[in-house]
Amino acid sequence: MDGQQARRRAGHRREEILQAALRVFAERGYRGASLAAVAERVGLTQQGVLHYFPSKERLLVEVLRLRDQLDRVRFAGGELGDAPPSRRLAELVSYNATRPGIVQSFTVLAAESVTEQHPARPFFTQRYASLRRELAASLDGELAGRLPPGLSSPAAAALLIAVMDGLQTQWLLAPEEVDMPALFGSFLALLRAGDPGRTAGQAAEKPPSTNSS
Amino acid sequence: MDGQQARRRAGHRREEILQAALRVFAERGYRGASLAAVAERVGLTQQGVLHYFPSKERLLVEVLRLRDQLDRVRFAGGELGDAPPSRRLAELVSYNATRPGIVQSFTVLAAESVTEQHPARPFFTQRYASLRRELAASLDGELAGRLPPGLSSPAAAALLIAVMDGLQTQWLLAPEEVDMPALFGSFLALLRAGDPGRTAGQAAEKPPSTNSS
DNA sequence: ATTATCTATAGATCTATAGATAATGC
DNA sequence: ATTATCTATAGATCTATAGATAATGC
Repeated sequence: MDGQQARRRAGHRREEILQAALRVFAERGYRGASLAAVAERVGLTQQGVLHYFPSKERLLVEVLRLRDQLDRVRFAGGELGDAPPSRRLAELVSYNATRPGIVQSFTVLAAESVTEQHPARPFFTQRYASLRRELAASLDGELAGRLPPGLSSPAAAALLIAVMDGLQTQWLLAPEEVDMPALFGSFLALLRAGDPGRTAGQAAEKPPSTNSS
Repeated sequence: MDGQQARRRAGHRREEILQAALRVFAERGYRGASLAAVAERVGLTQQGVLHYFPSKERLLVEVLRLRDQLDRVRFAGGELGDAPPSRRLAELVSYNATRPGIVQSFTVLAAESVTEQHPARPFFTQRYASLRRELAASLDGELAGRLPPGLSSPAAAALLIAVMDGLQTQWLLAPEEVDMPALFGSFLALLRAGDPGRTAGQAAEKPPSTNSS
């Protein structure tokens, strides 16, 4: 055994494996990924990986749990912790535009999870449900009564999440053509358009219309 | 050989296989699907399927081409052929809400296509690019100059597609909770909000401008 | 002849289990 | 003792090729 590896703490090894697995799942999807590919990234054999996680399925579930937790922490905390949710979402989208790997992992796994008997299905079902609920509640706080007429906060929440997800797919396939943060910003502007006290003249200030072919 | 099958025309057999393949890809993704599963649905062996399509990859490509063509025909023609594009899109979303299998196939395959060396990647890259282009042009015709201030037609097109895709994922995971057609309708309403009635350009307040500043 | 299918099979993988071996911690 | 890894291997698959056989169309 090589001394450098021997010195590593068990927790560190697990974390290494989780990170490698996230990358491999992002690149090939869950079903297209192999434990051997994960093992290779951390310099182990496939059986070495199974020493830390009893099955491929469990590895996936733990990867998702970890990432989701890290993302929630990031979204909730930070210097923007007290900013309005729409502001924090915009910040998150901008941040995501700098890390295509992470974005790809969620895009690929979320869509794959709708297939039959996919081990991530319960995770994503619950995740979307709670995201909608929490975001709707946040919007009630931020924009109480100032959403566009006829648009409830749960509807706005579902649309916000849909726009984020949908833009990610387009952006992953054509990053040069699709300006994800600008487009998301345009959508946020639409949500505020019904607000009487909002800054209307400002809307044309910086045309965020940065998409095209 | 069984007489019923013998009577079938070759073109019919191919079409049967394409339809079965679409369903199998929807249920398991491309990488998770097997030719044997496709074959079983049409009462052939796996090698029988390969008689009609030289490889799994080619089968996928032809499935996508067929579906896309059928959908374009449906979107362009029909009794709504001359209705404004936003109206036709709303109609398409309502129709989609009645056929989860088709929706699932595109959701799963589009997301999977962003992974490495996926055979559907060129297809989806081009498809999104031309959808954005064509939809933007349609919007120019329908809403020329009446889009919300600051929102270009290419941006509106990208957002429309994003909303459709994003809602599909949420709907597939929670069809009872997510009213896809209603939510899409709400979004269309937002796009028309900047119209004749409500002119933008009143007072100015604090610009929480999340998109650029 | 050509077309539609089948059986046989090569050659890759893949997950997971069993059990050996070396290192670490009491 | 326990932990970290490895080798060996069972048991499933999976795609694709080769070649046989029967039916169909000239």
